[in-house]
Amino acid sequence: MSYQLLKENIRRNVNFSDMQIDEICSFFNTKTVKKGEYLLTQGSICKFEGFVTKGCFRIFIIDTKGNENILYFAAEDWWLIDTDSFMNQTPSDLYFQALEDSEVLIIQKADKERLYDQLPLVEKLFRIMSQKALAAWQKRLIRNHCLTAKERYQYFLNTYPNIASRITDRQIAGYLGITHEFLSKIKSKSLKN
Amino acid sequence: MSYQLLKENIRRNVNFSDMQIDEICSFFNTKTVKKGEYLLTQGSICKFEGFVTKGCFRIFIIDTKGNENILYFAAEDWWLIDTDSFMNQTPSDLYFQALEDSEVLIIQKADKERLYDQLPLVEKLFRIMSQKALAAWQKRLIRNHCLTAKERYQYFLNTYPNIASRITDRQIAGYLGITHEFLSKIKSKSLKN
DNA sequence: CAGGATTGTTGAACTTGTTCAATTTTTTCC
DNA sequence: GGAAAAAATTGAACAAGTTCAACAATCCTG
Repeated sequence: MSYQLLKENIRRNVNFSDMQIDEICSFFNTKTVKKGEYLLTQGSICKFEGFVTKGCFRIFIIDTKGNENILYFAAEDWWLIDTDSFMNQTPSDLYFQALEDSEVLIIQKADKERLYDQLPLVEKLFRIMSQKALAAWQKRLIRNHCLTAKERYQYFLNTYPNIASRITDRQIAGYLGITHEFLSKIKSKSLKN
Repeated sequence: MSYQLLKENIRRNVNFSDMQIDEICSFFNTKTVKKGEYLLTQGSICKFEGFVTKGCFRIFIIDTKGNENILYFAAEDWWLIDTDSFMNQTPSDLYFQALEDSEVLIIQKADKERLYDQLPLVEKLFRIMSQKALAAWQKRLIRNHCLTAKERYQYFLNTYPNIASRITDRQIAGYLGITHEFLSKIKSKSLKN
Protein backbone atom coordinates (compact mmCIF):
# COMPACT_ATOMS: atom_id res chain seq x y z
CA MET A 1 0.00 0.00 0.00
CA SER A 2 1.60 3.26 -1.09
CA TYR A 3 -0.81 5.11 1.24
CA GLN A 4 0.85 3.63 4.31
CA LEU A 5 3.72 6.14 4.21
CA LEU A 6 1.29 9.06 3.89
CA LYS A 7 -0.81 7.81 6.80
CA GLU A 8 2.23 7.56 9.03
CA ASN A 9 3.38 10.98 7.93
CA ILE A 10 0.03 12.50 8.91
CA ARG A 11 -0.07 10.61 12.19
CA ARG A 12 3.34 12.03 13.10
CA ASN A 13 1.85 15.53 12.87
CA VAL A 14 -1.63 15.18 14.38
CA ASN A 15 -3.62 12.81 16.50
CA PHE A 16 -6.51 11.99 14.11
CA SER A 17 -8.66 8.85 14.08
CA ASP A 18 -8.02 6.12 11.50
CA MET A 19 -11.28 7.03 9.81
CA GLN A 20 -10.33 10.65 9.48
CA ILE A 21 -6.91 9.77 8.11
CA ASP A 22 -8.48 7.36 5.62
CA GLU A 23 -10.81 10.08 4.48
CA ILE A 24 -7.93 12.50 3.96
CA CYS A 25 -6.02 9.90 2.00
CA SER A 26 -9.01 9.27 -0.26
CA PHE A 27 -8.45 12.69 -1.76
CA PHE A 28 -5.04 11.65 -3.10
CA ASN A 29 -4.33 9.78 -6.35
CA THR A 30 -1.21 7.90 -7.36
CA LYS A 31 0.90 9.25 -10.19
CA THR A 32 4.08 7.73 -11.62
CA VAL A 33 6.82 9.96 -13.01
CA LYS A 34 9.77 8.66 -15.01
CA LYS A 35 13.33 9.73 -14.34
CA GLY A 36 14.05 13.12 -15.87
CA GLU A 37 10.39 14.10 -16.27
CA TYR A 38 8.89 17.25 -14.79
CA LEU A 39 5.82 17.51 -12.57
CA LEU A 40 5.99 21.31 -12.59
CA THR A 41 7.84 23.81 -14.76
CA GLN A 42 8.61 27.49 -14.36
CA GLY A 43 5.78 29.68 -15.62
CA SER A 44 2.95 27.21 -15.05
CA ILE A 45 0.50 27.45 -12.18
CA CYS A 46 0.87 24.81 -9.48
CA LYS A 47 -2.53 23.12 -9.19
CA PHE A 48 -1.53 20.22 -6.94
CA GLU A 49 0.41 19.14 -3.89
CA GLY A 50 2.32 15.88 -3.85
CA PHE A 51 3.69 13.39 -1.36
CA VAL A 52 6.53 11.20 -2.60
CA THR A 53 6.13 7.47 -1.97
CA LYS A 54 8.93 6.24 -4.24
CA GLY A 55 11.93 7.82 -5.95
CA CYS A 56 13.35 11.29 -5.59
CA PHE A 57 12.72 14.77 -6.94
CA ARG A 58 14.68 17.98 -7.04
CA ILE A 59 12.84 21.28 -6.62
CA PHE A 60 14.89 23.98 -8.33
CA ILE A 61 14.85 27.41 -9.90
CA ILE A 62 16.84 28.72 -12.84
CA ASP A 63 18.13 32.18 -11.96
CA THR A 64 18.88 35.12 -14.27
CA LYS A 65 22.48 33.90 -14.73
CA GLY A 66 21.21 30.49 -15.88
CA ASN A 67 22.27 28.63 -12.73
CA GLU A 68 20.13 25.81 -11.40
CA ASN A 69 19.53 26.54 -7.76
CA ILE A 70 18.08 23.66 -5.77
CA LEU A 71 15.61 24.55 -3.02
CA TYR A 72 15.33 21.01 -1.71
CA PHE A 73 15.16 17.34 -2.55
CA ALA A 74 12.02 15.30 -2.01
CA ALA A 75 12.55 11.56 -1.62
CA GLU A 76 10.17 9.07 0.01
CA ASP A 77 8.14 10.63 2.84
CA TRP A 78 8.71 14.22 1.64
CA TRP A 79 6.12 16.68 0.39
CA LEU A 80 6.38 18.23 -3.05
CA ILE A 81 4.84 21.69 -2.83
CA ASP A 82 5.27 25.12 -4.34
CA THR A 83 3.57 26.93 -1.46
CA ASP A 84 3.58 30.30 -3.20
CA SER A 85 2.17 29.25 -6.57
CA PHE A 86 -0.32 26.78 -5.07
CA MET A 87 -1.66 29.27 -2.51
CA ASN A 88 -1.94 32.28 -4.82
CA GLN A 89 -2.45 30.41 -8.10
CA THR A 90 0.25 32.53 -9.70
CA PRO A 91 2.87 31.30 -12.22
CA SER A 92 5.55 29.25 -10.50
CA ASP A 93 9.27 30.05 -10.45
CA LEU A 94 10.08 26.41 -9.82
CA TYR A 95 10.73 23.10 -11.52
CA PHE A 96 9.87 19.72 -9.96
CA GLN A 97 12.00 17.10 -11.69
CA ALA A 98 12.19 13.38 -10.97
CA LEU A 99 15.80 12.26 -10.44
CA GLU A 100 14.67 8.60 -10.44
CA ASP A 101 11.58 6.73 -11.57
CA SER A 102 9.15 7.94 -8.94
CA GLU A 103 5.68 7.64 -7.49
CA VAL A 104 3.74 10.51 -5.97
CA LEU A 105 0.38 10.83 -4.21
CA ILE A 106 -1.29 13.90 -5.66
CA ILE A 107 -4.07 16.11 -4.33
CA GLN A 108 -5.55 18.71 -6.66
CA LYS A 109 -6.09 22.31 -5.56
CA ALA A 110 -9.89 22.08 -5.90
CA ASP A 111 -9.98 18.83 -3.96
CA LYS A 112 -7.85 20.28 -1.20
CA GLU A 113 -10.35 23.08 -0.79
CA ARG A 114 -13.18 20.56 -0.64
CA LEU A 115 -11.18 18.68 1.97
CA TYR A 116 -10.78 21.80 4.13
CA ASP A 117 -14.54 22.39 3.95
CA GLN A 118 -15.51 18.81 4.60
CA LEU A 119 -13.04 18.16 7.42
CA PRO A 120 -12.02 21.45 9.04
CA LEU A 121 -9.68 19.50 11.29
CA VAL A 122 -7.38 19.31 8.29
CA GLU A 123 -6.54 22.97 8.82
CA LYS A 124 -4.66 21.89 11.94
CA LEU A 125 -2.68 19.27 10.03
CA PHE A 126 -1.44 21.73 7.44
CA ARG A 127 -0.98 24.46 10.05
CA ILE A 128 1.39 22.22 11.95
CA MET A 129 3.13 20.98 8.82
CA SER A 130 3.68 24.55 7.63
CA GLN A 131 5.03 25.66 10.99
CA LYS A 132 7.50 22.79 11.10
CA ALA A 133 8.63 23.60 7.58
CA LEU A 134 8.95 27.28 8.47
CA ALA A 135 11.19 26.50 11.45
CA ALA A 136 13.35 24.27 9.24
CA TRP A 137 13.77 26.97 6.58
CA GLN A 138 14.77 29.53 9.15
CA LYS A 139 17.44 27.18 10.47
CA ARG A 140 18.68 26.55 6.97
CA LEU A 141 19.08 30.27 6.32
CA ILE A 142 21.07 30.61 9.51
CA ARG A 143 23.33 27.76 8.47
CA ASN A 144 23.87 29.47 5.14
CA HIS A 145 25.01 32.60 6.94
CA CYS A 146 27.07 31.02 9.72
CA LEU A 147 28.72 28.00 8.11
CA THR A 148 31.32 27.70 5.36
CA ALA A 149 30.60 25.67 2.23
CA LYS A 150 32.59 22.76 3.63
CA GLU A 151 30.64 22.79 6.90
CA ARG A 152 27.31 22.94 5.04
CA TYR A 153 28.40 20.02 2.87
CA GLN A 154 29.24 17.93 5.91
CA TYR A 155 25.93 18.91 7.56
CA PHE A 156 24.10 17.78 4.43
CA LEU A 157 25.90 14.42 4.34
CA ASN A 158 25.21 13.81 8.03
CA THR A 159 21.59 14.94 7.98
CA TYR A 160 20.41 13.41 4.69
CA PRO A 161 22.68 10.39 4.08
CA ASN A 162 19.85 8.60 2.27
CA ILE A 163 19.48 11.45 -0.23
CA ALA A 164 23.18 12.31 -0.53
CA SER A 165 24.04 8.78 -1.61
CA ARG A 166 21.47 8.79 -4.43
CA ILE A 167 22.24 12.04 -6.22
CA THR A 168 25.16 13.52 -8.12
CA ASP A 169 27.60 16.04 -6.67
CA ARG A 170 26.31 18.62 -9.15
CA GLN A 171 22.90 18.43 -7.46
CA ILE A 172 24.43 18.71 -4.01
CA ALA A 173 26.42 21.77 -5.09
CA GLY A 174 23.22 23.32 -6.46
CA TYR A 175 21.58 22.75 -3.09
CA LEU A 176 24.52 24.17 -1.12
CA GLY A 177 24.66 27.25 -3.34
CA ILE A 178 28.19 26.66 -4.64
CA THR A 179 29.66 25.55 -7.98
CA HIS A 180 30.24 21.86 -8.58
CA GLU A 181 33.92 22.60 -9.26
CA PHE A 182 34.29 24.06 -5.79
CA LEU A 183 32.51 21.12 -4.20
CA SER A 184 34.98 18.82 -5.93
CA LYS A 185 37.86 20.82 -4.43
CA ILE A 186 36.28 20.65 -0.97
CA LYS A 187 36.09 16.88 -1.27
CA SER A 188 39.69 16.44 -2.40
CA LYS A 189 40.94 18.66 0.43
CA SER A 190 38.93 16.64 2.98
CA LEU A 191 40.54 13.43 1.81
CA LYS A 192 44.03 14.78 2.45
CA ASN A 193 43.29 15.17 6.18
CA MET B 1 -6.69 51.53 19.77
CA SER B 2 -3.55 49.44 19.38
CA TYR B 3 -5.75 46.47 18.42
CA GLN B 4 -6.76 48.11 15.16
CA LEU B 5 -3.51 47.10 13.43
CA LEU B 6 -3.91 43.49 14.59
CA LYS B 7 -7.50 43.34 13.39
CA GLU B 8 -6.52 44.58 9.96
CA ASN B 9 -3.63 42.14 9.85
CA ILE B 10 -5.98 39.22 10.58
CA ARG B 11 -8.56 40.45 8.11
CA ARG B 12 -5.92 40.52 5.38
CA ASN B 13 -5.41 36.78 5.93
CA VAL B 14 -8.92 35.42 6.49
CA ASN B 15 -12.52 36.43 6.04
CA PHE B 16 -13.75 36.24 9.66
CA SER B 17 -16.66 38.14 11.20
CA ASP B 18 -16.01 41.20 13.38
CA MET B 19 -17.15 39.22 16.39
CA GLN B 20 -14.73 36.40 15.71
CA ILE B 21 -11.86 38.83 15.21
CA ASP B 22 -12.76 40.64 18.44
CA GLU B 23 -12.73 37.33 20.24
CA ILE B 24 -9.31 36.46 18.88
CA CYS B 25 -7.98 39.88 19.89
CA SER B 26 -9.29 39.46 23.42
CA PHE B 27 -6.62 36.81 23.96
CA PHE B 28 -3.85 39.37 23.46
CA ASN B 29 -2.43 41.77 26.06
CA THR B 30 -0.40 44.90 25.53
CA LYS B 31 3.21 44.96 26.65
CA THR B 32 5.68 47.84 26.40
CA VAL B 33 9.37 47.20 25.88
CA LYS B 34 12.04 49.85 26.20
CA LYS B 35 14.80 50.34 23.66
CA GLY B 36 17.56 47.79 24.15
CA GLU B 37 15.46 45.41 26.26
CA TYR B 38 14.93 41.76 25.39
CA LEU B 39 11.60 39.94 25.07
CA LEU B 40 13.35 36.61 24.53
CA THR B 41 16.91 35.43 25.08
CA GLN B 42 18.84 32.40 23.88
CA GLY B 43 18.32 29.41 26.15
CA SER B 44 14.88 30.35 27.44
CA ILE B 45 11.67 28.72 26.25
CA CYS B 46 9.43 30.91 24.11
CA LYS B 47 6.04 30.93 25.85
CA PHE B 48 4.37 33.68 23.80
CA GLU B 49 3.77 35.06 20.35
CA GLY B 50 3.80 38.80 19.73
CA PHE B 51 2.44 41.29 17.23
CA VAL B 52 4.28 44.61 17.07
CA THR B 53 2.07 47.72 17.21
CA LYS B 54 4.78 50.28 17.85
CA GLY B 55 8.57 50.38 17.55
CA CYS B 56 10.92 47.84 16.04
CA PHE B 57 12.64 44.60 17.07
CA ARG B 58 15.50 42.55 15.75
CA ILE B 59 15.32 38.76 15.93
CA PHE B 60 18.86 37.43 15.96
CA ILE B 61 21.12 34.54 16.85
CA ILE B 62 24.68 34.56 18.14
CA ASP B 63 26.65 31.90 16.30
CA THR B 64 29.65 29.89 17.48
CA LYS B 65 32.04 32.55 16.14
CA GLY B 66 30.25 35.22 18.21
CA ASN B 67 28.60 36.95 15.22
CA GLU B 68 25.13 38.39 15.58
CA ASN B 69 23.11 37.02 12.74
CA ILE B 70 19.78 38.74 12.18
CA LEU B 71 16.88 36.56 11.03
CA TYR B 72 14.49 39.43 10.51
CA PHE B 73 13.25 42.76 11.79
CA ALA B 74 9.77 43.20 13.21
CA ALA B 75 8.38 46.73 13.08
CA GLU B 76 4.70 47.72 13.27
CA ASP B 77 2.38 45.10 11.72
CA TRP B 78 4.96 42.29 11.99
CA TRP B 79 4.73 39.14 14.09
CA LEU B 80 7.38 38.30 16.66
CA ILE B 81 7.59 34.51 16.84
CA ASP B 82 10.15 31.81 17.44
CA THR B 83 8.16 29.11 15.67
CA ASP B 84 10.49 26.32 16.72
CA SER B 85 10.76 27.10 20.43
CA PHE B 86 7.08 28.07 20.75
CA MET B 87 5.83 24.95 18.98
CA ASN B 88 8.08 22.42 20.71
CA GLN B 89 8.63 24.29 23.98
CA THR B 90 12.37 23.74 23.65
CA PRO B 91 15.08 26.28 24.57
CA SER B 92 15.32 29.03 22.00
CA ASP B 93 18.39 29.88 19.92
CA LEU B 94 17.11 33.41 19.42
CA TYR B 95 17.07 36.86 20.94
CA PHE B 96 14.18 39.33 20.49
CA GLN B 97 15.56 42.81 21.19
CA ALA B 98 13.75 46.15 20.93
CA LEU B 99 15.67 48.61 18.75
CA GLU B 100 13.29 51.41 19.80
CA ASP B 101 10.78 51.94 22.60
CA SER B 102 8.13 49.47 21.48
CA GLU B 103 4.67 48.08 22.11
CA VAL B 104 3.66 44.49 21.46
CA LEU B 105 0.40 42.55 21.68
CA ILE B 106 1.20 39.27 23.39
CA ILE B 107 -0.61 35.94 23.43
CA GLN B 108 0.61 33.27 25.85
CA LYS B 109 1.16 29.67 24.72
CA ALA B 110 -1.57 28.31 27.04
CA ASP B 111 -4.04 30.95 25.85
CA LYS B 112 -3.27 30.21 22.24
CA GLU B 113 -4.13 26.58 22.84
CA ARG B 114 -7.39 27.61 24.50
CA LEU B 115 -8.07 29.81 21.49
CA TYR B 116 -7.56 26.91 19.07
CA ASP B 117 -10.01 24.81 21.10
CA GLN B 118 -12.59 27.52 21.51
CA LEU B 119 -12.51 28.79 17.93
CA PRO B 120 -11.20 26.06 15.63
CA LEU B 121 -11.45 28.52 12.74
CA VAL B 122 -8.26 30.06 14.10
CA GLU B 123 -6.36 27.06 12.75
CA LYS B 124 -7.06 28.43 9.28
CA LEU B 125 -5.69 31.86 10.19
CA PHE B 126 -2.39 30.50 11.42
CA ARG B 127 -2.24 27.91 8.65
CA ILE B 128 -2.43 30.70 6.08
CA MET B 129 -0.03 32.94 7.98
CA SER B 130 2.51 30.13 8.24
CA GLN B 131 2.23 29.27 4.57
CA LYS B 132 2.78 32.88 3.55
CA ALA B 133 5.80 33.09 5.84
CA LEU B 134 7.14 29.81 4.44
CA ALA B 135 6.91 31.09 0.87
CA ALA B 136 8.71 34.28 1.90
CA TRP B 137 11.56 32.36 3.58
CA GLN B 138 12.04 30.16 0.54
CA LYS B 139 12.34 33.23 -1.65
CA ARG B 140 14.82 34.78 0.74
CA LEU B 141 17.03 31.70 0.62
CA ILE B 142 16.98 31.82 -3.17
CA ARG B 143 17.99 35.49 -3.10
CA ASN B 144 20.86 34.60 -0.79
CA HIS B 145 22.09 32.05 -3.31
CA CYS B 146 21.49 33.96 -6.52
CA LEU B 147 22.24 37.58 -5.64
CA THR B 148 25.48 39.31 -4.66
CA ALA B 149 25.71 41.21 -1.38
CA LYS B 150 25.20 44.49 -3.24
CA GLU B 151 22.07 43.23 -4.97
CA ARG B 152 20.65 41.93 -1.68
CA TYR B 153 21.35 45.27 -0.04
CA GLN B 154 19.48 47.12 -2.77
CA TYR B 155 16.60 44.64 -2.56
CA PHE B 156 16.40 45.28 1.18
CA LEU B 157 16.35 49.06 0.74
CA ASN B 158 13.66 48.85 -1.94
CA THR B 159 11.50 46.30 -0.14
CA TYR B 160 11.69 47.60 3.43
CA PRO B 161 12.41 51.34 3.15
CA ASN B 162 10.51 51.96 6.38
CA ILE B 163 12.74 49.58 8.32
CA ALA B 164 16.00 50.42 6.54
CA SER B 165 15.69 54.09 7.44
CA ARG B 166 15.27 53.36 11.15
CA ILE B 167 18.14 50.99 11.87
CA THR B 168 21.94 51.14 11.76
CA ASP B 169 24.05 49.74 8.93
CA ARG B 170 25.48 47.20 11.36
CA GLN B 171 22.01 45.71 11.76
CA ILE B 172 21.45 45.65 8.00
CA ALA B 173 24.79 43.89 7.48
CA GLY B 174 23.79 41.32 10.11
CA TYR B 175 20.57 40.69 8.19
CA LEU B 176 22.32 40.41 4.81
CA GLY B 177 24.89 37.99 6.22
CA ILE B 178 27.93 40.18 5.54
CA THR B 179 30.32 42.21 7.71
CA HIS B 180 29.51 45.84 8.37
CA GLU B 181 32.88 46.81 6.91
CA PHE B 182 31.96 45.23 3.61
CA LEU B 183 28.55 46.91 3.60
CA SER B 184 30.33 50.22 4.04
CA LYS B 185 32.49 49.45 1.02
CA ILE B 186 29.43 48.51 -1.05
CA LYS B 187 27.86 51.86 -0.21
CA SER B 188 30.93 53.90 -1.10
CA LYS B 189 31.29 52.08 -4.43
CA SER B 190 27.62 52.71 -5.25
CA LEU B 191 28.05 56.45 -4.72
CA LYS B 192 30.85 56.60 -7.29
CA ASN B 193 28.48 55.47 -10.06
C1' DC C 1 28.15 70.70 26.42
C1' DA C 2 31.69 67.34 27.42
C1' DG C 3 33.27 62.91 26.93
C1' DG C 4 32.65 57.99 26.53
C1' DA C 5 30.63 54.64 23.70
C1' DT C 6 28.90 53.12 19.60
C1' DT C 7 28.83 53.43 14.62
C1' DG C 8 30.80 54.18 10.13
C1' DT C 9 34.90 54.48 6.85
C1' DT C 10 39.05 53.14 4.69
C1' DG C 11 43.18 50.32 3.41
C1' DA C 12 46.09 46.25 3.08
C1' DA C 13 46.54 41.47 3.37
C1' DC C 14 44.08 37.44 3.31
C1' DT C 15 40.47 33.58 2.59
C1' DT C 16 36.72 31.75 0.26
C1' DG C 17 34.57 30.73 -3.67
C1' DT C 18 34.09 31.49 -9.10
C1' DT C 19 35.21 31.08 -13.89
C1' DC C 20 36.92 28.93 -17.75
C1' DA C 21 39.20 25.45 -20.02
C1' DA C 22 41.24 20.94 -20.45
C1' DT C 23 41.20 16.08 -19.10
C1' DT C 24 39.53 11.91 -16.94
C1' DT C 25 35.94 9.03 -15.15
C1' DT C 26 31.40 7.30 -14.96
C1' DT C 27 26.89 6.56 -16.69
C1' DT C 28 23.54 5.78 -20.17
C1' DC C 29 21.48 3.62 -23.74
C1' DC C 30 21.19 1.43 -28.29
C1' DG D 1 29.97 -3.97 -25.37
C1' DG D 2 30.95 0.45 -27.27
C1' DA D 3 29.93 5.26 -28.41
C1' DA D 4 28.09 9.38 -26.78
C1' DA D 5 26.75 12.11 -23.05
C1' DA D 6 27.01 13.57 -18.49
C1' DA D 7 29.63 14.04 -14.32
C1' DA D 8 33.85 14.69 -11.77
C1' DT D 9 38.62 16.52 -11.31
C1' DT D 10 42.27 19.80 -11.61
C1' DG D 11 44.78 24.20 -12.33
C1' DA D 12 45.39 29.06 -13.04
C1' DA D 13 43.57 33.57 -12.93
C1' DC D 14 40.12 36.16 -10.93
C1' DA D 15 36.21 38.22 -7.97
C1' DA D 16 33.75 38.54 -3.69
C1' DG D 17 33.87 38.99 0.90
C1' DT D 18 36.66 38.91 5.59
C1' DT D 19 39.85 40.38 9.00
C1' DC D 20 42.32 43.53 11.56
C1' DA D 21 43.68 47.91 12.66
C1' DA D 22 43.44 52.81 12.65
C1' DC D 23 40.76 56.80 12.48
C1' DA D 24 36.53 59.82 11.88
C1' DA D 25 31.80 60.74 12.77
C1' DT D 26 27.76 60.37 15.47
C1' DC D 27 24.98 59.66 19.39
C1' DC D 28 23.75 59.25 23.95
C1' DT D 29 23.78 60.52 28.62
C1' DG D 30 25.17 62.77 32.85
